[in-house]
Amino acid sequence: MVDVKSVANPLFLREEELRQAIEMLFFAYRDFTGGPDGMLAEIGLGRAHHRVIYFVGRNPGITVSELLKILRITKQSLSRVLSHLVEEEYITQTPGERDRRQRLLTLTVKGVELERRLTADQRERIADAFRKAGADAVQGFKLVLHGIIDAPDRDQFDVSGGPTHLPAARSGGKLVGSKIAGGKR
Amino acid sequence: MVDVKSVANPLFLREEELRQAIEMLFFAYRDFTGGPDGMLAEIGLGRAHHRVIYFVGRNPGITVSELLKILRITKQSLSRVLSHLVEEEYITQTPGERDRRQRLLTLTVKGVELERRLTADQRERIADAFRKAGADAVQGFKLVLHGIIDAPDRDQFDVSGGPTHLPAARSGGKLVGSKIAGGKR
DNA sequence: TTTTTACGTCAACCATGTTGACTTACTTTC
DNA sequence: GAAAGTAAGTCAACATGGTTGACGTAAAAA
Repeated sequence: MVDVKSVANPLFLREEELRQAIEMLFFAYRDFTGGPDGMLAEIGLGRAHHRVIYFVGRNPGITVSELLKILRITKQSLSRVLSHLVEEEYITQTPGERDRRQRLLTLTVKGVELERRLTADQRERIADAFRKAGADAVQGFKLVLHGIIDAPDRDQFDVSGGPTHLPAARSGGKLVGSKIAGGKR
Repeated sequence: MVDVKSVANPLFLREEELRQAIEMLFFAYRDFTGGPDGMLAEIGLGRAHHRVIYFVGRNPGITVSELLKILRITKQSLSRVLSHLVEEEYITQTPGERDRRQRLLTLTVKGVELERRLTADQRERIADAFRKAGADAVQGFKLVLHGIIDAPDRDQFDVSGGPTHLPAARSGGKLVGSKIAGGKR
């Protein structure tokens, strides 16, 4: 009974380690979304609104169908949330120039303000965790998360290890936060 | 326009890096839950059932109130899901021995079977990511996730870096996957 | 004996996801 | 120029899983 640790079956170790990861992911995500959820509730919005505001803020001028692909929900589902955000003037819709069927989505000043407040909470949490864990750990964190994400979407993330580089991701006014731009799905 | 990278404002770099982390967490969680969701749908269960089955499997004999604290939902919410799982014989309830008001929850054989199938999918995804990323990255991943989790819950996770040790976490038949055992909340 | 605790239940409501059918406007293709 | 395809929206019905509030029962603790 004493030597369990040293004699332990490596398969069991692995199982234990994987379960630990599963649980950490669960708790981390729960706490990660907890902050914004509170703020949103105060102004009568929900997590779904947050997601829309986030990705529109990240990709100004994004089309509805691009947004749908990122969120992986139906247009009817998005519609409820989006039209509310438009009514409340967090988001504006402008017809596409090249294709006038499109409604390009952009945050209003009010929308940017809210986005900033919501994301600040999450950024702070992540920044604290990064600071405590150190640069190497951050790199490992990204590498593992990268591997967890399904192939089509993970490619958008630079995980090469060097300092994060910038406008590459934004070049040509194309999408960030989604690999839709130029890629078939 | 050329030197943007090297002259870049470190605050902007930081912002970019943090947003990347936010998005990776979003996508990783989405894909991480996608597999089980599919299986569950086939047998008329949802993600909420999965969470209950997972934590009961992880903590055989857990009480209802302990489970509530892990899940952070109301008892009415849990009730719907839990009573369904009891009816369908995934979970059994037995009165506590020391305190007969308690209903101790345990997976049935059928429940264990389902839990195994659901978790296998997630374990595989994580294991693949771990394998691709390497041991150091795994350690960094855990360290950062640890920092993201709120103080009360994060303590249950051993993130010290050595090989995962085992029955410490299970000693005395107390809780795993929650720090409730013996701690005031 | 009284109070507190663990658990359960009924009822109403809300947020957010789904499917399916249909419309409108615009672009693309033959 | 007509036909087909695409972007977006709409209406309706439904499912899941969260919430609050009120109330009940049995057992433990004070």
